[in-house]
Amino acid sequence: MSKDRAPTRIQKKNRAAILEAALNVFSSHGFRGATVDQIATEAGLSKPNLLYYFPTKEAIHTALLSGLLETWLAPLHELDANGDPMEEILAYIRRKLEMSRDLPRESRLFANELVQGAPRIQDSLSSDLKILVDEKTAILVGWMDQGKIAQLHPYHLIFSIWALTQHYADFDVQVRAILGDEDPFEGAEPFVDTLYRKLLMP
Amino acid sequence: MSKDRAPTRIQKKNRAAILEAALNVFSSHGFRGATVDQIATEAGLSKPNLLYYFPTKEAIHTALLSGLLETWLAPLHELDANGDPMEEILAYIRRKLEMSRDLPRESRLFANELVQGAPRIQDSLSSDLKILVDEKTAILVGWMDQGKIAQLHPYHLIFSIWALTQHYADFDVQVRAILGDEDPFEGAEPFVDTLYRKLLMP
DNA sequence: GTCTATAGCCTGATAGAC
DNA sequence: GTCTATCAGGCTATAGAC
Repeated sequence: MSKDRAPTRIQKKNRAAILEAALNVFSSHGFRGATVDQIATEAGLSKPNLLYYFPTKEAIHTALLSGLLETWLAPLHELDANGDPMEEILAYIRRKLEMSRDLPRESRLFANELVQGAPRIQDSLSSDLKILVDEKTAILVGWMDQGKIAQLHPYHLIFSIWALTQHYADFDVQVRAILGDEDPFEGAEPFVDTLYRKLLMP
Repeated sequence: MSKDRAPTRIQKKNRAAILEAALNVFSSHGFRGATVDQIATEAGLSKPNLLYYFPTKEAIHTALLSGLLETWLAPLHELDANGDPMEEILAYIRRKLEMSRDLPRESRLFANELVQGAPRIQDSLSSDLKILVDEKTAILVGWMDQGKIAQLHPYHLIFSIWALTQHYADFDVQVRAILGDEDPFEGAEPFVDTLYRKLLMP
């Protein structure tokens, strides 16, 4: 019977290298388009050696997604019912936009999965995500009822924030084809700020 | 030497069936994730027979994308410099939202391609799309200078419209996981209408 | 024009030496 | 723990009968 030992330094390093490589490959080709060989090469390992750390291709994908889900939902988690309504929402939007700028591969990983029908994370959507969104939209509706922000459909308000902020990471190529040399986020930040100030003003 | 004859009825029907099947498969698995076998089966043909109509998998993909690009850009083409500014923009947004509702597979086909770095349509982006967008943003800037609509970054205004409307097709699974039984477009239409009225009001 | 058969390659995953 | 060698199966594409 094998004991579950604490991972050695080398194991930690290799696992991290695999997940880093997998993020690159899965985010730019999707699950079916990604190959184990490509991930192994990018991680600096042989294919069998990679499969010593993760038994299957799906196991790598699952580990990657579940490890990132928390990070991905953190900005919404921070939305505070006791803060100033307008500033809380604008700060949330700013955090989402920063994630698009700083973690575009993570955004595209989720985008790939969602566009293709989310076969591997549908459960997380209807449980974890749904619960979090319901908790936070309740706060939004409270602020609307108190007249602190404009009356809007709370779910569509959330969708609009996701759509607008993630667009810059997910469709980066298109954005850059239009903008040319201009930095996308330099213009995006004041634009979305203005947009939501006008939209949310009661 | 073979003559280029007009396609027979059966050839027309098969080509159409292949492109219809390819739309289903490419839009839900991406280029690399799609297989010729799957497309052939869905089109009711054998694999070699499919490859008689299109020489390669890439040829199917190219034919599909270039055939749809016109449809995809039509709503923006219709934006009329001589119309009422606010109504023209709102009508454009409505057309884009209708396309998300009525042609979600087409939206996801482009989304898949863009998320994965647009290796097969990058040229169209920097030529056709860029030219069209520049032509139409010139109209928007004209309206801004005349004080007919609010002063905004014209490119980011366009991005916001794309992001908001296409979100409902591309991330359909996520939207439905949150909304439950509620029809996405019933709430989306008044929401985006309100949003852009507030945003564009001078 | 459409089929069966198959070439030739790449895939995910495994066996076994070290 | 890491390697070489290799499996079975799926992949794109082609050859050749009908």
